[in-house]
This record gives sequence, structure tokens and C-alpha cells, in this order.
Amino acid sequence: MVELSRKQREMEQRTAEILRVARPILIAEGFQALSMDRVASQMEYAKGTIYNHFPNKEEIVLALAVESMELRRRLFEQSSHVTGPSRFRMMAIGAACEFFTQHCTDDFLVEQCIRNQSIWDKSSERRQSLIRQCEGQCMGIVAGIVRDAVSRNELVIPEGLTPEEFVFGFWAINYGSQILTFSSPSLPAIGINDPFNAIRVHCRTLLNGFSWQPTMMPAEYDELMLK
Amino acid sequence: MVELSRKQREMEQRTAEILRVARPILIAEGFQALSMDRVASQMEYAKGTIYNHFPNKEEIVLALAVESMELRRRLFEQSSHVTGPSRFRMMAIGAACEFFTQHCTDDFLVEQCIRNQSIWDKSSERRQSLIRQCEGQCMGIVAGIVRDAVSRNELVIPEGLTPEEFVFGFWAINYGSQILTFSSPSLPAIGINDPFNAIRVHCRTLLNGFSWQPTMMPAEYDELMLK
DNA sequence: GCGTTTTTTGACGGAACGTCAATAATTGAC
DNA sequence: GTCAATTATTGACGTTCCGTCAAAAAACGC
Repeated sequence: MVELSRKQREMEQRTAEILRVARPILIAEGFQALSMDRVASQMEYAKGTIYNHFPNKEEIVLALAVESMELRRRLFEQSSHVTGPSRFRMMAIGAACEFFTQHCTDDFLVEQCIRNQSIWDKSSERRQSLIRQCEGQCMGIVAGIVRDAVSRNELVIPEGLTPEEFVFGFWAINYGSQILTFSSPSLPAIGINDPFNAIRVHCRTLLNGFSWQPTMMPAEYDELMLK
Repeated sequence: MVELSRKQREMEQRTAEILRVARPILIAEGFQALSMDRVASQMEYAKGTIYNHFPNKEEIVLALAVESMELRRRLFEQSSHVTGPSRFRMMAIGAACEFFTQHCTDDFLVEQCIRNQSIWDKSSERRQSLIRQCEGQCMGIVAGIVRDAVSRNELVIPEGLTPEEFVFGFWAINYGSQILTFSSPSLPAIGINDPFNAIRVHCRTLLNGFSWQPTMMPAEYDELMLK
């Protein structure tokens, strides 16, 4: 029994080792540079052994994405516990998003991969549902703040929007801006010099647009920097 | 001379034919299913001939993206000529975005591909700059509306934001939502039933947040449907 | 017609995926 | 401690696809 769990442990250790080797390749050179042969030779195992842990390349990517999304979820959770009015907590989530992108860039890039349909489709139901679950938890944390704000009368959600649909707007603007920032070569060339600042302004304006109390002016946004 | 241009024409025709064959493959089965052998055999030419037109797979994708982005640009241009207050014109752009995604879904999907770094990096400087140019033109159209609004005193851009950075927020929220809508399996499962409607509400709220005159309530948003 | 230039062809080398029969290691019964 | 049975590892193999290039075919011009 002890022996069995030792084996189990070794297996899991190697699974982790595979991910450790694969991650930098994926980040630095992209999905297509991540080859099973390469991972195998770098680990000094045969390719077949890698296939004992992951049925295909895509599954490795999803496993990495799960790790990254869990980091995001932890950041969200932590931010959601900030003290102060509901709006502060919402802003802390925004700060967490920015932090994640700027300081956990690797994880952000890994997280991106799961949006690639051909990667998604080839991976197992199990890992897909892990990801969906984590995504749902992130949404739950933020939607929780929104519901809280509503119940404290600090926010009124417009007719016809669920709390989650309310969150969706912020998700979209953050996510969209980050993708654009990373993938649009030369944003400055078209007049966008500080995309992160721009999005902060937009998020603040959007919160104000919904009259989420207390309404704020730019100065108070410096709380962001405490992160 | 006439002969030369006939050759030229035939060449261009075949280039177009390649794109015509490649497009549905890319859309229906993704980048990885788009193989040169397949395009060649489907066209009943040898692979080498395809390589006379495009130096690699990626270049085909970028060529397709150029077509799609030009369609987007035309839609934007058309929308920007709507009559009425500047805010109507801005809303028409939003409607164009939604239209593009919903009714030119193929083009939307193709457009996505250029955000893939490994595709982008392998294609020619020439096509990259065509894309950047088109992107810049789209931005120019929308930023033009914004500048116009400012000069008519219908809008005040917050301190520290360029008109383009102002546009960037709308770009991000639209783009982000569309990516999420397409790639997040089961948005409804996490409480987002009508993402398009949600984004319309958010955009309206954001415009209101910036006090872009005339401020609007939901009803007036039905102008969207005239598209 | 015929030599020259241009275009087309598809066989080829190379890289990567995922498989699987053969080999090696581990286990546990005696 | 031995050995048969089970489990894990290996890397050669079949396949697919990329991108090249020498040879074949076609077009051209005189």
C-alpha cells in the first residue's frame, strides 16, 4: 500500500517534471515548437514515456493552463477579500487582472492557448472541465462582489442583465485589451501609447456609468499601486 | 505587352483561386488542417505551383485576413457616414462590429488567425504591413468620429487619453467579448445568456459614462436593427 | 521549326506525431 | 533468494506534412 503510493508519487512527480520542462518551451517558442521528442530528450526519457502521462501535446498545454488559471483564481480570491466598499473590491479584481498580465506574463500567455480551438478540441473532457470549473470559480468570485454591491444598494444592475452578464463586460474589456496589447504589433503606431492606463480609465468610467457607489475620480485609482 | 498582362491576370486569378479553396478549409477545420498538399490536390495542381504563389501556409492565412479586414474596413467606412449626431455614428460602428461578427462569421474567424504569433511571424513584411495599414485605417475612421465629437462639444475626452486610446476601450470590449463568445465553451453555463446584448448595454453605459451627448436610454438603441 | 526562358511537377529530405512490439524493471509468491 | 507475472520503458516505425529543387513540360520569340 505504501509502495503503491510511492509509485503514484513518482508518477506525479514526473508529470510535474514534464510540465516544468514544457512550460518554458511553450512560452518562449509557442505551441508549435513544443514537440514531444523535444520534451522527451530534454527529460532524458523516451517519447513513449511522455505518452504514458499525456495522450497528446494538447493535453500538456491544457494541464499548463490549469496551473495558470488556478494562479489567477487565487489572485482573484485574494483581491476579493480586500476591505472597503464593494467598489473597492471590484477595482481590486481589475488590479489583479492587470497584475496577472504584467507580472505573471508567462501564465497569461499559457492561458491564451486554450482559446485555440484545435488545441481545445483535442484534449480530454476531464481537463476541459477542470478549466471550465476554474473559469466558473473566477466568475463566481467577481459575480459575488456584484451581488453583494446590489444587496448593499451600492449598485443597480440595468434591466435585463444578470450579475454574470454585468461582469462579462469587464471581463471582455480586460481580456480584449490584453490580447490586443500582446498581439497587435505597434499599438503606439496607431496612437495607443499606454493601453493599460487607457483600460483603467475605461473601467473606471464604466463603473461610474453604472453609478456603482462611491463614484470616483482618477486620483483614487492609485489604490491600484498597493498591489 | 498585352501578353504579359494576360499572364499576370492568369497568375492573379490563380492566386485568388487558391484563396477561394483555402478559405473554407481554414474556417471549417482550422489552421492546422489547411495543408499545402490538400489545397494543391483540390485545385488539381502540384504543390510546387502553390508555392509559386505563396511562400508558405502562413502567408495564405494572412492573405485571407487581408480580405476579411478590408471587408471590416468597408463596413466601418459605411457606418461612419451615417447621418446624425456623432454618437449615432459611433453607435453605428458598434453595430457594424456586431454585424461583422454575426453575419460575416467566416471573416471574423479568419481575422482572428493573425493574432497567432507563430502565424504572424512567418509571413512576409509586405502582408504584415497591409494588415497594419488596414487596422490603422479602421482606427482612423473611428478616431475621426471621436475627434469630430470633441470639436462639436458633444464629448470631452478625459485627461491623459488620446482619441485613439479612447477608441481602444471600445475596441477591446467588442473584441474581447467576441473572442470569449466564440471560444468559451458554454458561456450560458456560467450565467451569460446573451453576450451580445450584454455588450450593447456595456457600450451604451460606457458612452454615457463619458457623457457623450446625447445621453441615451435603452430604447434608442434599436437603431441597431436597421443594419 | 527550334533554341531559350518560364512554369509546372512530384519525388525527396526532414521533422514531428502517435503507436506498439520488444525489452527491461519491478513485484510478490514461494 | 529465485523466478514467473506484471508493469513500465524504449525507440523504430508508419504516417503526414512542410518546403525544396532538379528534371520535365510548356510558352515564347525569332
